[in-house]
Amino acid sequence: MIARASQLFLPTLRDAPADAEAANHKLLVRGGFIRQVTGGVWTFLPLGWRVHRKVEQIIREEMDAIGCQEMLMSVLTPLELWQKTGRDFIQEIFRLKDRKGTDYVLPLTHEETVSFHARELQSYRQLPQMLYHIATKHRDEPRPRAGLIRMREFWMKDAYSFDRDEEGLDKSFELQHGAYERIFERCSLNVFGVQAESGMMGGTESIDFLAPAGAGENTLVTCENGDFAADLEVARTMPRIPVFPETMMAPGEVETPNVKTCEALAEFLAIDVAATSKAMPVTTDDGAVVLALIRGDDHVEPAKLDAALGRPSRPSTDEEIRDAFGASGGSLGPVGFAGEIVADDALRAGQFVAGANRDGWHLRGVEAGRDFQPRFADLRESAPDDTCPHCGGKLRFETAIEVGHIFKLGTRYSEPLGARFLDDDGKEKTLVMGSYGVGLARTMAAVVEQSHDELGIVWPASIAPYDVHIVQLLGAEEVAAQAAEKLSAAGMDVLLDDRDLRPGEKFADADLIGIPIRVTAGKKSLEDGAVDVRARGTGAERRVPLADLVASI
RNA sequence: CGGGGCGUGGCGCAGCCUGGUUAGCGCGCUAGUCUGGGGGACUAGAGGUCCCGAGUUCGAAUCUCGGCGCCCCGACCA
Repeated sequence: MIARASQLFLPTLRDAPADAEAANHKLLVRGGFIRQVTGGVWTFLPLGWRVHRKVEQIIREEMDAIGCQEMLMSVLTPLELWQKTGRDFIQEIFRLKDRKGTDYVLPLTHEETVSFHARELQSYRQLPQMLYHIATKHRDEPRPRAGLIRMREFWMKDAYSFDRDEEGLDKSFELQHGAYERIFERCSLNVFGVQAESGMMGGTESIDFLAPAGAGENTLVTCENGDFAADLEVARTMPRIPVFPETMMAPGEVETPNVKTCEALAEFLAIDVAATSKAMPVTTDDGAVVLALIRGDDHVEPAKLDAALGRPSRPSTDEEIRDAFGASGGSLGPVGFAGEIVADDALRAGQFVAGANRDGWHLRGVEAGRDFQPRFADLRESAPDDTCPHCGGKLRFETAIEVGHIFKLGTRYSEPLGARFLDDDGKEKTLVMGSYGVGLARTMAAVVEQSHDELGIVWPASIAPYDVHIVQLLGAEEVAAQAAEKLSAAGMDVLLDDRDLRPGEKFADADLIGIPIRVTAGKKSLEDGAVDVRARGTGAERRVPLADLVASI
């Protein structure tokens, strides 16, 4: 088909809106792909919607290819369904009432609804099943941000698998995993599938698909040798080995006046900061004060700490610390502390300087197992000078966009919603579920983040709004029309810029919009009965006779 | 929710501190002339609840109070 730019609703802008920071935000707005309606809520203009639909179609094809069946579930959902799974208290849910006062939610995902339907699966003979839909989701985000990266209304593909048992779930999960890799590959998006926290979804295992980008909310940690990738929140990397002072037979007190930080402590005692330990008292939701202990040069990763504790926690107040330790922050330590102690794995071996639980004093030569009895866990935040746990290689930290997330849910939803089936042993069992999500707009935004230059977007051919962009210059209207016809007849979608604008403006718009191939028809090429074909990505241009145009592309 | 910034034609901004003609500039838009392979030139135009409300004042874009919205950092987070 041929779209004439003179008739398109394609409002390109010379300047980006002042409030745009992220590349995807600036370029998609400038290029006339999207417009913001209100915070975190966007309209996809014709060009943007074409890209969105191409992403959608790729996802659809890959889902269909693994036997996942498309359907469409409602947006408006009775709150009652969410009360059954206990997710009705989630802050991010949009709620509303109808005229009779009945409560509804606009779902964040569709586990509840799909499980409601899965109650019609009654026999193991009907399993496994995989269902998906591509629809709008809503989240009352506390802070939408960065263009299409965190929206309050967005399209998601969410798929759900139903199996007899864990083994079946593993297979479904692997099928989806493979499909996800093909989806992002086809979108020319560089992604890393990494182990992740399951967050509010519950369940046992999950894989996050992180696309490195200039803007994003996750931090991706990768090894220079390509054998390690993880989300910072769960990354286990190798800390450097400390320089320990002389080993001591028993802890020895040392007066440390006005020393409040590990850095100051190390300097005062003239030792390696990594040979000190840092006490972080936290109070859990049941009111207990727990001592989290990490190395002096480390930071606590809150997600890891909560996972290790098995319950949420917050930093203890000064009063709680006084009561539990008899000392104040800066002199706290594990020796003599009566409560639960969780120590980072980095403290398993070696002797560290720790707070003495006496203001202004520390203990040298404190050894886990001998001087206090901790439970060990991975608590530390991975640091830039850590090394790869597999090969010792250097690590790279970069911001990334979470474009997809797949979960092994187990019976988290099927149980409360009563989605059961009769197995071949005649026993009634609960369906074992998985759920698999991709954000379409996020994928689009991530592609822009990864593929642009100072002039604009560089779309991969698979999701470009059009296949070819013809720039028609004065005096070459006829050739441009012929070129458009030929390309269209060959099955390509053509954007024909027939607007009465200066050449410079048309070229600038073409660069901004980022269609992979640009064909220029103007007086220069006219003399040769030819057009100029240019690749947006490389800038390489060559003159091609009209007759050879289709073949050359 | 905490911290910071901003709100003036479609976009980018000035004016506000120190209240006072028709609220200005660049880009864009309309008409015309020239021009025509990287955002050209000239001429003439159109387009504004100065975020909203209340107050102070003879007089408010400007000062005061209250509210709303947007952006960034953090908290939060399929």
